[in-house]
Amino acid sequence: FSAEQWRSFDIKKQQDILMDYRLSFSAYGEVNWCEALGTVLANDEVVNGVSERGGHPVEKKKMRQWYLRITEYADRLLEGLEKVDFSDAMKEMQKNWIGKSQGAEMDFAIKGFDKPLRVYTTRPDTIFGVDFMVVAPEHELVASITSSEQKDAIEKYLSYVKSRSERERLAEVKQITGCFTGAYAINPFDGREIPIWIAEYVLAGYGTGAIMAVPCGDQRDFLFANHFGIPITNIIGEHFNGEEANPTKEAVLQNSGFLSGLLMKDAIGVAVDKIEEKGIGKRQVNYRMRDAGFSRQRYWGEPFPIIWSDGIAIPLDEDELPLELPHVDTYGPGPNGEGPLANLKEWADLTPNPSQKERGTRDYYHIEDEAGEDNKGNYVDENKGGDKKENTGDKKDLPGYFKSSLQEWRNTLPFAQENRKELTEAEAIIWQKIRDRKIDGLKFRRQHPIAGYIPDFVCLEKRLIIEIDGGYHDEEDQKRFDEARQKWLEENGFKMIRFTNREVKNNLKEILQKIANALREEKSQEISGSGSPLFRRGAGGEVRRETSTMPGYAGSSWYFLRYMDPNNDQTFCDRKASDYWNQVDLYIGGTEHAVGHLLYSRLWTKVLFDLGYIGYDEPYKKLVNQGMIQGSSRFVYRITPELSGSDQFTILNADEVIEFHPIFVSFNIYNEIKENNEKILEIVKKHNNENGKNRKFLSLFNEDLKFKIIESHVDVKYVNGVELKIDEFKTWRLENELADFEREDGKYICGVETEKMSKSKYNTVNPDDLVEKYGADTFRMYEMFLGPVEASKPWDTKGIEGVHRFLRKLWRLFYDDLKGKVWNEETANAVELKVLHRTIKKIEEDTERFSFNTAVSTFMICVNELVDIKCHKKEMLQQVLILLTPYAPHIAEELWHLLGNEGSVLDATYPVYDAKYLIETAKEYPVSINGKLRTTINMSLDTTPEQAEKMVLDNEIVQKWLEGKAPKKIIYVKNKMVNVVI
RNA sequence: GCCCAUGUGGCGGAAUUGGUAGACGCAGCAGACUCAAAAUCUGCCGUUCGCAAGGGCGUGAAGGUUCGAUUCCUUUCGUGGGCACCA
Repeated sequence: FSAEQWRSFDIKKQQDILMDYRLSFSAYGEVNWCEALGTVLANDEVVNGVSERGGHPVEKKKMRQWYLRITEYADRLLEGLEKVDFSDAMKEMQKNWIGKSQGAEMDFAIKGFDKPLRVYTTRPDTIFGVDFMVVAPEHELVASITSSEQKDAIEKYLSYVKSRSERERLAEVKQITGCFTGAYAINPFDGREIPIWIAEYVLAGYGTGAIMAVPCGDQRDFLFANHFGIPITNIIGEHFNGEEANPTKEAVLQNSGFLSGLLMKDAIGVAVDKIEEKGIGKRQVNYRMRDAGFSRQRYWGEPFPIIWSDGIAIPLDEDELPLELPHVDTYGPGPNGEGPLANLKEWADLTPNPSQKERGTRDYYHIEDEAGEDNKGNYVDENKGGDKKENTGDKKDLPGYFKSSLQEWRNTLPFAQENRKELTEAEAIIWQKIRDRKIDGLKFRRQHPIAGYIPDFVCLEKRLIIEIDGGYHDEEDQKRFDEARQKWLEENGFKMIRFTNREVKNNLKEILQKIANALREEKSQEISGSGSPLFRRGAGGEVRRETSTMPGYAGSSWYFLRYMDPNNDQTFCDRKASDYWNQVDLYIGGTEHAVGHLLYSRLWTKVLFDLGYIGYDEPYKKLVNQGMIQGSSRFVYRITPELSGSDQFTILNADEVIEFHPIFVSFNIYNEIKENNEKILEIVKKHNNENGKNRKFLSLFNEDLKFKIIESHVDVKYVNGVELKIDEFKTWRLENELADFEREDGKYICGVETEKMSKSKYNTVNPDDLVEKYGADTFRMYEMFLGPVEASKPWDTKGIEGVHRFLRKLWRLFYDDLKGKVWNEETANAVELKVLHRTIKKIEEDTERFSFNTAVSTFMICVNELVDIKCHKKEMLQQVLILLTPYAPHIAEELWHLLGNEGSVLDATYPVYDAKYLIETAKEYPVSINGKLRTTINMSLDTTPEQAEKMVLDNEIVQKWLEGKAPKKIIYVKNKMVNVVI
């Protein structure tokens, strides 16, 4: 459009256009609606058609949402991966998520139609192998191109597709379905007629929602062609075996017009050039990624600083910020899929009711005119005039039509509220059809007072009033009301449509059409002027706050910047501060954030960079993915009689319940007997003989009884390793109290399985218990000692004793249980300094490469050595303490003080590695013969190859292996090893 | 199906650049101390043949490169994770 046209658009239109370009924008979109959670979920929060949290069903629903236009950054997000230090897996996930593909869009003429069919393909080189077209069932052309013969079939298929929920589509085994439309596309290069089909395997949301199918090159197309008996054109000769498609790009094209004889991968460019030359298509890049949903219908989140005025989103002025999250009494969802904030009517609904204009300053009609109390049209105070209901008697059925004023509007409210309690049949019918924004997303209100007038239904946005003629007003009044009302409505730009009760009941469809038409005719009121949105808010129509809140990543995407300048009240972070601190050097986080948080914060950073607020466009320099700690579940195996109904009880009569006391069998016994009812019975009888608890029960059923063994989770806190702590276990649940246990070697052994840590699996570990028992330092170090940070592994506490022993051993270097203080002020000798500097070196290296498990082991070796050489020197020990501080801060700090140091160990100078303490003059060289280690020889480090050779050959063991022969070759690698080749 | 990891003792794991496989810890075994227990300490601890000395085998499997391979290459199997009617 031209500038002139732009100026002629009303504000609504201008704003709607701008919305298509905004980085954060609002649009109606199909969102993942989860009824159970009462909220919308982002794509990455939906897993296999159910909500990631809770696993509730999710359905597609059209709702107004806010989005971040992340697709606009797709390429830069992809390129940015080159310059960050992320794991390959992480990069791969982000690449997949962005899903960039290069291809071409091209138009196929449809026989007998003007409009072409536009397809997207990554393989334009296969254009001569196109045997059919497939369009998505939702494609806009489907209705128009379907031939009359195929109409029924297509309609049938469409209703089938519609009936299939997202969940079914995903859960069901892939099956080939589709339907021929009866229409044909024309291949622009050879004029072949190509049948056009619809099938659910083509998605409306990707590419153009239509594909050209090449069965010899695409397996899905191949299966489809086979299933429906569509003849297959072979354009790759022997590369296609007729059994399955071959997606190669290396074949030489045949049967392919001007492309024949070309290698497929070369033909791609040639084909696109030709397509562009013919003006029927162009190169096109597609992305799988969609824009990121940015609004949540939840409470906890930043509220949007947005006010909707007559359908236009207006941001709050800066001086109206921050908009703080208001207090709510309930966190339950609001009406119509809105969030909890929508329940706060006062907060959310800013519509001046009636607006200034609607309130007016003049009288329109005054019901009290008759009484002559005030015929000048001035304000009549209800209270002064006495109770209206009493004064006007029969007129109390005619609420409304007071003189306009805010005060009187308020007086009208109770009547409106009263009116809302009852619905006539006709009103009910209409209401069901227009409520909940069912028409064009527009909100209707019922019995909503405007000025002093209460219409049956009103759409404030479109200023449309619907009246259902109840005919209960007396005629004289009715006429006057109508006149006054009409006048008022005209002045205020309202339009009214009326229907009779009978019309509503008999011609509902027609009426709804009329309402829809009326809504569409009505232009939104132009909002005049600029200035504060608070001012503009009064301009008319519905004015509401946005009641959605922002998702977690609104904060998580950039909080690290705030950390750099947390007290700044002018901006989120001064540019000087962010320049100084620069990117996050190291981010330790899980892979579960790969396509969520980590992508969003990269986007956010790029936006801030583009706006010039920060000087870098990637937030994290290096990313380390810590592994997931899994839970180690324990199982017990309970023998239970197989009874109909209850497992544990059998009711004899109303008074007597005979209980079967459970018998638990140990893991290995369970494995032996689980399928063998006789053996189970043996165990049951054995326990019956021992304690007689089940005697009564057994006597009832004799030998016929069938048993089963139920495997169930047992809370890991009742288990020591794999051994059940029977006494404690008995206290867990009531029915366990009298249980018996079939043990092996006197112990009850539990089954073990590794699975996700979860309360329901009773395999969670509360770190508090371990911290209580061993201390935070032990816990911390044990976590590090478990293995590489990046590895996922089951949580198992069985090794924690070792770390605990290490810390106690460390303590004893300083204080002996019996002798008390043992550390001294002596000067360290060379041997001790060697131990220290070897440790400094190793700890530095290990910490640098995040190898915390080996660092812990280095500390253990160091302490073991210090114990061996009985070193208790403060000079040595405090250096070790400083090294240890990041690993075991509490004990380090405490010992640091006990050594008499002032201040915190955190402020101590970090030890500097000095290589001179580690200089060796000789080495015990490993000597291998033909690559196999046979012996070692101690040689000086400055030994020359010639000297080394001689020493090796003189060696007794080497001579034994040589058996008098001369070696073929001797390899001497200085400071490493010697290899003798025979 | 594609992509990325990964595979080493009874267990968690180590071996950083192709150079003594199994560091360190857990568990286990034997012993010391002790009335006893706890705590602590010492020794053993991949597998196999052997009284021993010493040897064979051994890093999922099969090949290859190399004086030498857990490490590099090829093929293959298993496990874990990610992606997917994406044209």
